[in-house]
Amino acid sequence: MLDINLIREQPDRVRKALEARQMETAPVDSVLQLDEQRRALIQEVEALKAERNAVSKEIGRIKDAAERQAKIEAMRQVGERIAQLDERLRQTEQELNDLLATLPNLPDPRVPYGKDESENVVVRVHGDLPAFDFEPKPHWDLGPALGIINFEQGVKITGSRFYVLSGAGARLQRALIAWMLDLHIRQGYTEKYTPFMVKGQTLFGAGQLPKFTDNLYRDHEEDLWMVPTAEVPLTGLHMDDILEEADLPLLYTGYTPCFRREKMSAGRDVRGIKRGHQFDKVEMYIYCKPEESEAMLQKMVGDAEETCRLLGLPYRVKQLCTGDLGFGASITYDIEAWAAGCQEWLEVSSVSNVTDFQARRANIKYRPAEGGKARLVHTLNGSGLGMPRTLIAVLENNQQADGSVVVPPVLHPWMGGIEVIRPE
RNA sequence: GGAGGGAUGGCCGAGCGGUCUAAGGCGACUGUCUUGAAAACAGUUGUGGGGUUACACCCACCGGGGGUUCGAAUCCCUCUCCCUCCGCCA
Repeated sequence: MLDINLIREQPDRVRKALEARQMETAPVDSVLQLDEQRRALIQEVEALKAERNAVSKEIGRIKDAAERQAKIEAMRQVGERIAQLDERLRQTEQELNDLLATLPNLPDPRVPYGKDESENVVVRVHGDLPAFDFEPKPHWDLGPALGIINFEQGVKITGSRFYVLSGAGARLQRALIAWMLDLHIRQGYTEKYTPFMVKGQTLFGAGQLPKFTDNLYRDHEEDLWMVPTAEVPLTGLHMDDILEEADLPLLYTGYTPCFRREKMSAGRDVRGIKRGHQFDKVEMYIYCKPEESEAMLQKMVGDAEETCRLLGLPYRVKQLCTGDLGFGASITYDIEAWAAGCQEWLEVSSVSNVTDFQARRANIKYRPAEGGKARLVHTLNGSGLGMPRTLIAVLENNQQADGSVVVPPVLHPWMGGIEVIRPE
């Protein structure tokens, strides 16, 4: 959510931001109008309330029955007027808030202008693409041949875009998750195990509702929603909190499965396990002071890159342009790992500085050490590496001519002695 | 799932229709005193909104929402959460 004061004082800045995101600017004018209407109503209704409070207090002291009755009658009328105005104010505020909730964060000035994902900028590339003296297979051939990915069973028990991992494949994914959590702990994050279902207010705070309602799964009779990313519960942990400056920054990491309807992307990436309705992810999340969020962004990008390097995955870092920037992000770096089989750079991580956008929605503040008013924190989030895609890259890049896959050494402690995955 | 009890400021806790502008205590902060500290004494001590150049001032908030009333922390309805007991259960 954007600061209403900012929109009021610098509407052109907000309009430019929306234009850069390839969005309409009309909502800004509606916001300004509703804001003005709101303040006019507040002044009118609060003057009446002040009068009613004062007179009601008098009534308690008045002895004369006739005078008392006259005042009560007068205040009854004032009360009716207040009720009318309060209702109009309530409607105006709701309209205003509903509209504000749909406005995205302002892009950082350094974010390159671009109309869509085709104009994202590669900022660096790390590692050489693996060379093969045979034709490397995509994971949708490699996995079933090894007996570690089963598409048919996933479809049988649930439907399209679901799959089952088996044996060493399931274990490899679990190893990746466990290893990543341990790595992030060494990088300074505190592990959190959170609920995988949250209430609507939590999703609103994280910026998922109301905009992404169609992409979420929910319980049909209760206000419980399956998390689309650990970012949601990790944002919710400090909803309505006032943190102490001395406790900042707070660095968290958490593993959750992620559930997404992906209705909008039906038909995209249907081959293999790259895009499903359920996937696992280890997330990094930071709450910090505004002045340190840029440094935290650099740290988090570095931590995600380290994950790729330790796994031996060639990767590139892309800066998203204004047209591709996510709803809550002010600046985002994507990390894409090379997958040799499908010959594709796969987005395995996305690291964003959300500035005060979620903090305002979720009401997360901190008290400066020297005292004074609580200020909004900044929040950042990034994937430690998203699961099926990291698994794809590991499998495809480490395959050998005989169809076996060499397990990256860092994962050995979790593999129970399996250093090479061979057909079963 | 059933029965009962509860939710008040940073914390404890009183208040159950009109000086509540929420008692009292604890904690914290400031000042006086002191070489310093403690003690004592005095004062300050929430959030959000409106308003103002800045003050002043005003409004709202006693778990959430709704209602009754001239007036609600206080009465009514409802929801959520916590506690106790019963049932069921991984």
